[in-house]
Parts: sequence; structure tokens; C-alpha cells
Amino acid sequence: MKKETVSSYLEQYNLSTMFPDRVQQAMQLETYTGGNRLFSQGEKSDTLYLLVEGKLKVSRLSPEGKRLILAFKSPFDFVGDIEYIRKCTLINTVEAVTTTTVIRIPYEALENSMTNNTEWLQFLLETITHKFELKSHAMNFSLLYAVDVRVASYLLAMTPNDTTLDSTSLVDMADLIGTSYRHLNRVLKQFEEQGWILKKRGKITIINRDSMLKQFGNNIYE
Amino acid sequence: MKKETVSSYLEQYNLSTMFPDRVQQAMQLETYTGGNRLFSQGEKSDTLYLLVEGKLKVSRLSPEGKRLILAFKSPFDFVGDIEYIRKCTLINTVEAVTTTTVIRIPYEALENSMTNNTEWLQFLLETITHKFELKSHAMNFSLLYAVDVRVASYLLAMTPNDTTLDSTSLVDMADLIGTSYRHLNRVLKQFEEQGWILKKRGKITIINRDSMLKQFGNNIYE
DNA sequence: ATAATAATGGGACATATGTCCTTTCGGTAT
DNA sequence: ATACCGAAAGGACATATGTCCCATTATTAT
Repeated sequence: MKKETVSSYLEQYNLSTMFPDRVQQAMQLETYTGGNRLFSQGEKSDTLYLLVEGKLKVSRLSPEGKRLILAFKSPFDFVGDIEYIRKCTLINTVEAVTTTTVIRIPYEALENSMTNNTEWLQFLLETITHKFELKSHAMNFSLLYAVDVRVASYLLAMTPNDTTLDSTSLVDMADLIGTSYRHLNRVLKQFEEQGWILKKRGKITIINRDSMLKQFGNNIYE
Repeated sequence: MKKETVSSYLEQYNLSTMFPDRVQQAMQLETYTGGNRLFSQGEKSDTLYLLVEGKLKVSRLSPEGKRLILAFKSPFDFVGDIEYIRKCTLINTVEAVTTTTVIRIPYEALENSMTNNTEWLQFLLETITHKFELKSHAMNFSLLYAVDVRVASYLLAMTPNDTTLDSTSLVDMADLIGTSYRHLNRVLKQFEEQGWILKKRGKITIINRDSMLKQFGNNIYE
């Protein structure tokens, strides 16, 4: 099967005309195997990542050592864009969940060639404001609703066309939703008792989506 | 005392050179008395607001009618910037807390004259990524820490050079922190019993800042 | 001066949630 | 086949938190 290149990915995501040749020359494909870390919170930041294949986990630790998973990311998405604009160190830790391919773009190449490119600046505004909206919604959601609603919303959102969640670990799921592993288990057991899901060794299948929607319907995570 | 104008506010905030004359001509000063609403969530959005004097409260209602206060804003800040980029309806309700002055800038004026102004686009990127950082930090904070830590951080953050909080109502404070009015009262009573604050009819004075910092120090809200 | 209203304050009750620790079970290595 | 390890599962206990409702007090309107 033909190997993907920077050019073919940019074409696939309609970005070929966005970047002049000398920026594309500076771009490099890189593939990480699942479990490997791209970078860690607090490190110096000099590269913008475009996630083009696979799945990334974005997390951070509190000063007390408690981990919070901020997001799982899938293509197409930027990582390091906020740090690029703000010129600060990396805010979060990012790891590959599955085999993952990114395009690495040195900040320097962007600064030399894209700083006054209004199409690029507008594109960044689009993507960053979209992230802001999602973040804002997620924050409101977590402040307004208890853990059971948040779990239900997560399960429903993660299975738009399917009934089985992909194999996210339960510890990761708890850290994403912002609750303890123990409590997540309680809630999932309740959902099983209600007849909404089947749960076996962390593998979750939704068996009565309509009933869950009826119960939680107004509050679906997106 | 001389009345402020659009020009004098733009000068005060170093924005005179950012906007060409025809955009400045379209700007209008408007003053709202405390308690008055600028606009409500869900309304059509056609104006970018620059808050130049006073204090605004940004809030929203859940489908169940529960209110969340997202932020209190003070000068200099944009309101409606996310909606301007995303071309969507207003995400939140905004009200004046005190007598408040804003500069209203029609989106149309910006679209006609600023869409390809790279200085403006960069400026928006700066301010929006800053908001994103604050939002992200606030979200992480609320997921990682219980109500008592969040209350302490809020009290400490709101009194950088003073000992008495301004007169935010306790209901508003509870809605901002994302807890019930009842629970906020429990926490404040605890802080009073610990000798950290004096609380009388909702007026809060911090009387032992050092002790609070020692207890909660790693987790100050900014 | 008085009445009405709104904000403050808190009791009672129930549920939600975190922490700590142990047991079970499936996957992996030998 | 067996041992080891890590993820899943759940008991026990304590605290955090929400909900509902009522009493008190200060502010505002008459």
C-alpha cells in the first residue's frame, strides 16, 4: 500500500494551498506507537503538531500528583497551537493511544513565513475558537451535572454509530470525566442494573440507547 | 470632569492605531446601569463589545433552569469575540454588575475593514488564546479540587491588595464556583471557625491570609 | 413608621463521592 | 502448564454535597 507523505495528508485535509513550499519542506511526518509520549507538560515548545492519523491522549498532573485527562484527540486536530500563539511552555502531556501519525511543523518555519498570512491567521482563529467552545461547554457540563450524567453523556457520545466503546481503560475514562475509578465503577454498575449497558472486564456495550437518551437526553455531550 | 470618548478609551488601551477611521466612526459608547442586561444567550449576535469601564457578569442557564456564572469581567476585555469568529448566536447572557461602559463595534464594520488586517487577527489570537488558557485552567481546577479549595482560591484571588471582598452576592458567588448556596455557606462558616475570615451578612473580610495561603497555597486561582 | 421583599443563614435528610484496601480474573512471559 | 502482573471489581468507612424548607435580618417601598 502506498506510503502517505506530508503532501498527501495536506491534500487529504484540504491544506495544500495554505502552506507555501518552504513551510511544507520544513514539515516532517512522524509516527508514534501506542503508549509512547510525544511530549510532557512543562517542556519547551517549538513545534506545532497536526494529528493526521491515530489517537492522542492529552493529560496533566496536579501539584498533588492527581492526573486529569483533558481530551482524547483524533484527526484532524492541532496540538501546540495555543503554545505557539502564547509562546509558552507546553501546558499538557500528550501520548499516543494507538499507532499515531503527526505532521511536525517547527514554530520557526511558521514565524518566518506565516505570521502575516491572513488565511492562516483566520484558519487558526476558526480552530482555536472551536476548541474554546468545546472547552467551555465541557466545563459548564461538568459543573452543572453530576458524575452519572457525565458518564452517560460520554458513553452516548462515544458511540454515535456503534454499540461498543473502543477499548479505553476505565482508569483513563475516570480521569477524563473527572471522578474516581471507584465511583465510575459504581455508576457503570448502576447502568448495567438499569439494563442500559453490558459491562465485562471494562468492555462496554450499550444495549438500550433509547432508554438512556430518554433519561439523559437533554444533556448529551457532543 | 471631561467626558470620555471612544477615542480617549482607545488611546487609554493603546488601540488607536489598530482601527482605521471608518471603523472608529462605527464605534459607539454605551453605558449600562448595574442590574441591566446587555444581551441574553441565544440572541442573534452582531456586535463586538469592548468593556472599558465597570464590571460585567457572564452567565448561562442549563436546560433545567440552573444558572451558572461563567465569569465576572473587568476592563479591558472583549465580549462577543468568539461569536464574531464563529458567526453563531450568543452563547451567554451578559449583565452589568456596576455602572459599566462598553464600546460597541458592529461586526459588519469589522468584516468590511479588518478581515485582512494581520495586526488585528494576531491581536484576536492573543486575546482568545489567553481566554482559552484561563478557561482551561479553571476547568481543570474545578475538576481537581473540592468546593472548599475553590472557595479559598476565589477569596484569595479576589483580594490581591485588600482584605475585603467587593459586594458580590453569595448566590452569585455560589453560581460562579459551581456549588449550591447552602454548601457555600457551610464552607464559609468553616473558614470563619478556622479564624481565616469574618463574614457578616455576606460581607467577607479575610483576617488571616497567611494561614489560608499555607493551607491552600499550591492552588491559588489566578 | 410600617409592611413587604429579598438576601442571609442554617436544620434535616438523603445521596454522591473519595479514599483505602483486598480479591478476582485475564493477559503475558517463561 | 504455570507464575506473574496489571486491570477490573467491589467492601467499608467517612466526608462532601444537594435539596428542601424555614427563620432572621436588612433593605426598599409605601
